Amino acid sequence: MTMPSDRTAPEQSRTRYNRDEKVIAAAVAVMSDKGYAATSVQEVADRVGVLKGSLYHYFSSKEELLFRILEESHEQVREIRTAVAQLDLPPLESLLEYVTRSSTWYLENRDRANIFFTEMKNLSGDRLVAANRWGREFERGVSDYVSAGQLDRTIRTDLDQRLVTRFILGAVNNVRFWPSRPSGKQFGNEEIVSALVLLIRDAISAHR
Amino acid sequence: MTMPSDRTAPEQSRTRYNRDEKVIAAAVAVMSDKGYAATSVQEVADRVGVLKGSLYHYFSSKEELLFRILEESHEQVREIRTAVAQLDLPPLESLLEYVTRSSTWYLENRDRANIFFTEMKNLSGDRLVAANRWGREFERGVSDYVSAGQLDRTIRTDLDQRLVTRFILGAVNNVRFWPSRPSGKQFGNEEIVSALVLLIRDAISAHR
Amino acid sequence: MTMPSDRTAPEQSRTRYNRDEKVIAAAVAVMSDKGYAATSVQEVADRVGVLKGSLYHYFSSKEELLFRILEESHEQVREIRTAVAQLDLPPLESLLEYVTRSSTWYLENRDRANIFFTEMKNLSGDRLVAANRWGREFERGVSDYVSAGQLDRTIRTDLDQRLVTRFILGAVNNVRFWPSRPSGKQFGNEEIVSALVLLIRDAISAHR
Amino acid sequence: MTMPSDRTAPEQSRTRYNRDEKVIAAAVAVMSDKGYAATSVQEVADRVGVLKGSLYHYFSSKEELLFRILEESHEQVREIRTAVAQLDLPPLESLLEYVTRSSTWYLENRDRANIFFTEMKNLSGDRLVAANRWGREFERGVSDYVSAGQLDRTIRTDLDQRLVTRFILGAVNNVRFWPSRPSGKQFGNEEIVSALVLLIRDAISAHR
DNA sequence: AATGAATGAGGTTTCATTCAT
DNA sequence: TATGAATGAAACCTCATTCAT
Repeated sequence: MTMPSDRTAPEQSRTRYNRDEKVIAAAVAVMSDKGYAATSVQEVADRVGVLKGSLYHYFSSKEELLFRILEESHEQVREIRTAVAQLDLPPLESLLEYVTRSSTWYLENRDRANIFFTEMKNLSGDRLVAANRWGREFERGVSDYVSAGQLDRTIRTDLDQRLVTRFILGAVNNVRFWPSRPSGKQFGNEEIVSALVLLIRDAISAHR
Repeated sequence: MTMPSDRTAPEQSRTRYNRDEKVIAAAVAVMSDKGYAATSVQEVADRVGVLKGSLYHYFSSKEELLFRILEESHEQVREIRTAVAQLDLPPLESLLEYVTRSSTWYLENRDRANIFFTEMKNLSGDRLVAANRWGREFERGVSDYVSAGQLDRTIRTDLDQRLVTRFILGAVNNVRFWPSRPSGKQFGNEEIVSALVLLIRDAISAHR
Repeated sequence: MTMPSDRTAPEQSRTRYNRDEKVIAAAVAVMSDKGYAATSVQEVADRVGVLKGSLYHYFSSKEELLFRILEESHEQVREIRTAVAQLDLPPLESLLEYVTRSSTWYLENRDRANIFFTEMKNLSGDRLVAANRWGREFERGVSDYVSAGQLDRTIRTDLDQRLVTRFILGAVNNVRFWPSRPSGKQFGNEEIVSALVLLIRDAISAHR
Repeated sequence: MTMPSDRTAPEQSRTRYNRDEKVIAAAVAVMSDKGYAATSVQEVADRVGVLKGSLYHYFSSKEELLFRILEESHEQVREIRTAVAQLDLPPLESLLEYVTRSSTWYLENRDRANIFFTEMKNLSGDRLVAANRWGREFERGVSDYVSAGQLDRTIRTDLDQRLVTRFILGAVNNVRFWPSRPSGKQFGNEEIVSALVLLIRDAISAHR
C-alpha cells in the first residue's frame, strides 16, 4: 500500500516483487494441479519455503491470491489482443493471428490457462464481477473479428456469429489439453498452433 | 480406497433406486455449480431433504458419490458410441454421427458433462485408475474413426491423427459452454449441434 | 420380559436362548479383539449375520450387551468358587484348587477373560455398581483363603494379607497372556496351570 | 500411517517442549481413566485449556498422540534395563534388580503403565509394528535373565524358561493394581515393591 | 518480514439407537 | 422377528486467518 521511500526503493521493490512472483508461481503450480478449492494455503507456503502465516504479508486472502493469478493472465492475454489490433490486418487474418498468439500463450502457460478457464467461479463479490467482465471482453475480442469477417465475406455467413465465435473459443481454450512433448516424441508448440489455425481457418472461412 | 461393489440389488426396491437417483441428482446440481471440492455433503443433504448422516446409507464417501456420477455419465456416453458403431457407416459419417449424439447428450446433461470434464482429478486410488481408463477409452472412440477416415481419404491427411483428434475432442467437450436458451431467444440444442457438426466437417474433411 | 406361554415355551425359549448366545459369542470375539469402545454394533451384527437394528431385539443397548457378557463370566467364576468351597479343604489347598480351576477357565475362555479384566470401566450407573461388587466378591474369594492360611500357618505371615492377595490375583489374571499352543509346539492348558500353581505355592507357602 | 519423525528440535524452545508435555500429561490422565477409544480429543483439549483444533499443532492425529505416550514409556523402561545391565550382577540378582526398578516405575507412573499395557492394540500400520517390537524387546529383557539364571542354577530348572518368564512379567505388570495409599493408610511404593520381589524370588529361585 | 501458536468454524464421517413396515 | 432407512449427536480432523513476538 505505502510507496517505498526513494532510497531503498529499487532494492526493496525488487525483493518484494520477486517474492510476490514466487508466491504466485507456487500457487499457480499447486492450484492448476489440484484446483483452487482443494489447494491449501499450507501447500503453497511449503512450496515457497515459508510458513503459512507469512503468506499473508503478500496476500490478504486466499481468494485474493487467486484473483491476482487470474488478473495477471488476463493482462497478458489482453496485451496480445492489443498487439494484434495494432497490426491492422483484415478481420480473418487478425482473428487467426490472435488465435496463433493466444494459443501459444496457453501452451506456454498451461497452468495459468487451466486456472483461468476453470477457477473463476471461486471468486466472489467485486472480484467476481471484475473477472466476469474480463470474460466478456475476451469473448468480444473474438466475436468482433467474426462479425467483421462475415461483413467482408471472408468468414462463412451461413452460421450465426455467436455460434462461430463459440466454436473458435472452445477450440482455442482446449489447446492446453493437446498432447505436449515431455520426452520429445510429441509435438512442439508451433506445430500444435499451426495445426489449430489450419483447422479453424478451414472450418470458418467462406471460401471452400 | 476400496472399489465400489454392486450397491443396489436389481429389483430390490423402486424406493431405494429412486432415492439413490435423487441423491445423485442433487449432487450433480451442486457439484456442477460449485465444483466437487467446494461442495459440502451438507449442501447435498439439504437439497435431498435428509440429514447429512443419512446420505451415507447411499454412498460410503463423498468421493464415491463423485465416482458414481462420473460412472453414470461414462456409461451413457459409452452407449452412444456402441449405438453408432452398430450403424455401420463409413468412418467420417460415423465420426460425425458420434459427434452429433454425444454433443446432444452434453447439451441435455450440461451439469453432468461439467463434472465429467473437470472433476476427475478429485478421485484417488483405484477409482482414479478406473476413471483414467474411461478417459482413454473415450479418446480412442474418436481417434479410431479419425485413423480410419484418413485411410479411406475422407479425412485430411496433412495433419497427424492425434492433432485432428484433439481438435475434435476439444470442440465437442466445449459445446456445454455454447449459448443455451434460458429465455427462448438463444439457440436450440439441434441448432447448436448441427452448427458444430458443420464446422467440424469442414475443418477435417479431405475435400475442399 | 413376558413369560412365554406354556405351549410354545420349550421351542421358543430354546430359539431365543440360542440367538442370544450367538450374539453374545459374536460380541465376545469382537470386543476381546478391539475393545468395547472400539467395537461397533455393526461389526457384531455382521458377525451374527443380521442387520444392525435387529440386535436391539436381544439387547436394549450396547452397554447392556457388555453387561451380559461380564455377568456370564462372573457367574461361571462364582460357580467355581462355590464348588471349591464345598470340597472342604484346608485353606492353602482350597486356594490352590481355586487357582487351578479359575486359571483353567481363563485359559479356556481367553476372550471373555480379556473383557472381564479390561472393559468393566465402560459400564455406568447401576450396572457399574453391580460389576464393582463382583470385583470385590472375587477378591474376597482369594483374600479369605489367604487370611485363613496365615492363621493356620500354612501361608507366610511375613507379608500383609492384602499384598499376598494382590500377588495371587495378578498372577492368575495374567495367565490369559501366557503362551498358548496355536500349532502344537507351545504349552497345553494343564501344563500352564500346574506351572502357575507351583510357582504360586512356592511364593506364598510358609514352609521353605 | 506415516511414521512420526523428529518433532521437537532439541533446544528449540522451552515453551514448545513444555506444551508438548502438557498435552501428553493431559492425554495420559484421560486415557488411563477411560481408555484410548473412549477418550475424545475434546476432553484432552479441555484439560490442556486450548481448543480442540489447536492440539493438532502438537500431534498429527489422536493415534500419534497415543504412540508418543507409549514411546515415552518404552524409552523410560528401556533406560532402566540398560542401567541394570551395567551393574554387572549375577542373573538372578539382575533380574530382581530389574523387577525392583521397573515395578517402582510402574507404581510411580500408574497411568502411563495402564496405557502401556492395554492400549497398544489401538495403533495401526507402522506404529503398531514399532510397538510390537517394543513388546518383544521388553520380554527378552526378562527372558534372557531367566535363561542365564537357569544355566547358573540360581533359578529353578524344573519349569520351562518361557513359563517362568511369563509368570514374572504377569506379576510385575500387575503391580499397578496393588493397593496404593491415597490417604496414608495403605502401602508405600517401597513396601509394595519389596513384597513383590520377595514373592518372586521365593517362587523362582532354585534353593528352597 | 517472518514466525508459529492459536483460533473457531466447518469439513467428512461414524455410530448407537429408533421406528415404520 | 427382522428390516433398513433415518436420525442426530458427536467423533476426528482441516484450514483460512489472526496476532503477539
